[in-house]
Amino acid sequence: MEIVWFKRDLRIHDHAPLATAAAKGPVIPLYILEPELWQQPDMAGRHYDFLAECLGELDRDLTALGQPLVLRIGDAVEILSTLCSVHGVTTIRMHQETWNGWTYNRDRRVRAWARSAGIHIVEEMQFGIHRRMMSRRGWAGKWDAMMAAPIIPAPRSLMPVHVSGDGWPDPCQLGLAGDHCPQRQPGGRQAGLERLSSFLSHRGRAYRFSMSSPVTAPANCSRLSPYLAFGTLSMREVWQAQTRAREEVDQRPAEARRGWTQSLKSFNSRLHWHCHFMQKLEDEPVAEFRPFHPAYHDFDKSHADAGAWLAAWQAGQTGYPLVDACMRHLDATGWLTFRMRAMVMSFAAYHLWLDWRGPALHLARRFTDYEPGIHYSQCQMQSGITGINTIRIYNPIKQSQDQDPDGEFIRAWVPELAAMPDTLIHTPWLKPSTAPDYPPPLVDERRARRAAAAAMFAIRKSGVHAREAAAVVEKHGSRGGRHFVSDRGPGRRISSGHAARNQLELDL
DNA sequence: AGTGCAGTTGACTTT
DNA sequence: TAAAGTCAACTGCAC
Repeated sequence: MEIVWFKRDLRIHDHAPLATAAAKGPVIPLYILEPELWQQPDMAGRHYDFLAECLGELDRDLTALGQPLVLRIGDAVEILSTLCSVHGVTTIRMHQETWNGWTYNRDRRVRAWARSAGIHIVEEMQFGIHRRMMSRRGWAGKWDAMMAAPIIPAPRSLMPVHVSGDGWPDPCQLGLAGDHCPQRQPGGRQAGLERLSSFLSHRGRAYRFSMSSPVTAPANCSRLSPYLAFGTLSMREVWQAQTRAREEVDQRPAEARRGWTQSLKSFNSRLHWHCHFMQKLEDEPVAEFRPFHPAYHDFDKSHADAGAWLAAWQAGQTGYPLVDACMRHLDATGWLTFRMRAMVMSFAAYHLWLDWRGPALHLARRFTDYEPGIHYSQCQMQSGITGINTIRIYNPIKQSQDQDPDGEFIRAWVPELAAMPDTLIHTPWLKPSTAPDYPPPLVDERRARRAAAAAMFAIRKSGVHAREAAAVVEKHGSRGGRHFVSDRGPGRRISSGHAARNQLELDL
């Protein structure tokens, strides 16, 4: 008898550990609900609720095979050692996990225990993430091969093992505060499959040019991120579905192809980047807590207003309509499109001059699709502390005019501004009497951005910065850039200048 | 028909 | 995956 430990791979399809164990004999399909994990500052009730839905469906799928999911609550080492001794298990199978610092340390404890107890642990790759990798050279090719490998079918049946499980606890027993997210995406595999299918059959056509605006993104983006984060869909099955769709699109006459070619290419590049960023955290787990670049390890941004401004930003009360609309939309839906995530993080890090960790943790708790490898790389990048990329300070007024020209998204999420005329919707402070309930801006956009830019570029000019950047690039920079497709329109393609080319190739 | 000029565009630099 | 600033070339138009 073997244990298959489900972590962030909550599916029976394309699941190598389950398939291998089932082929050998009886299996204990185990999920360990770890109370200590749920007390970490990046965890929230919406993750828990989504997880519960995923586990419910996984349990139904496993039950249909003959053996329900065994849920246990407690410390992983204690639970695994008890199960191993009571049921004579000597092999535990699982997927490799590249997640937060807490799970990283838990896995080290589990491995140490397994070594001392003579238990065999077998971990399989699932995102093309390599352990103990010394250089990125050759990474993309191996990733392609991994994604092109055949899907592993679900086992036909499982032998019943009669192992008892614990009941599903109420989130407050784990110390989780209620987290009402009324428009959260539903968890599970079925919901993910539906989105995959509708994206590749019709929603994806406009993806390339409508992914950035918060008005069009919710419908035209794939919305697969939470299903990939919890593993109810495998990256490989999404990649292969996307490849099939591209092959089919290529056969169409020009008119029926319109939009699809570029959109699917763009989507593919994002699947690639998903894993690229996860690999970064695998290579440098401390990046969750500390800037990639040493010049920022002791970067002190503290100021008298920081606490109040962080609270205002979190609450969607900054006085910048698009920023506030995004923060409130995020509270209610658990999702924001990529460009808006970048904008709200940039606004917190530059205009409000907040240390990156506070905003990063808040966003981690709000994103249903929170994936640490992507999250911390992105938060660091948008805060300008990776040392590799240029400083990118988004202008919340310009983004508002560009991405929500009619104020449609703003009016939907900031009702205080619903009656604001079009001419003032992006800059309501110019006539505050029109919206008495809406706060004045926390900072002056132009002044705050200029101060932040001056401070950031002063650090970049220092000697420490230049010396260390090369080492960060060698370890983390992506090579070739062939997978990158910009989300910007064709008329504004990135120039072929030297700096821009480096930007593509070295993007963190 | 050439000139002056305001406004635009694009490449490049700076923050 | 930013935005603003600079500068030179270009455009359309009035004279």
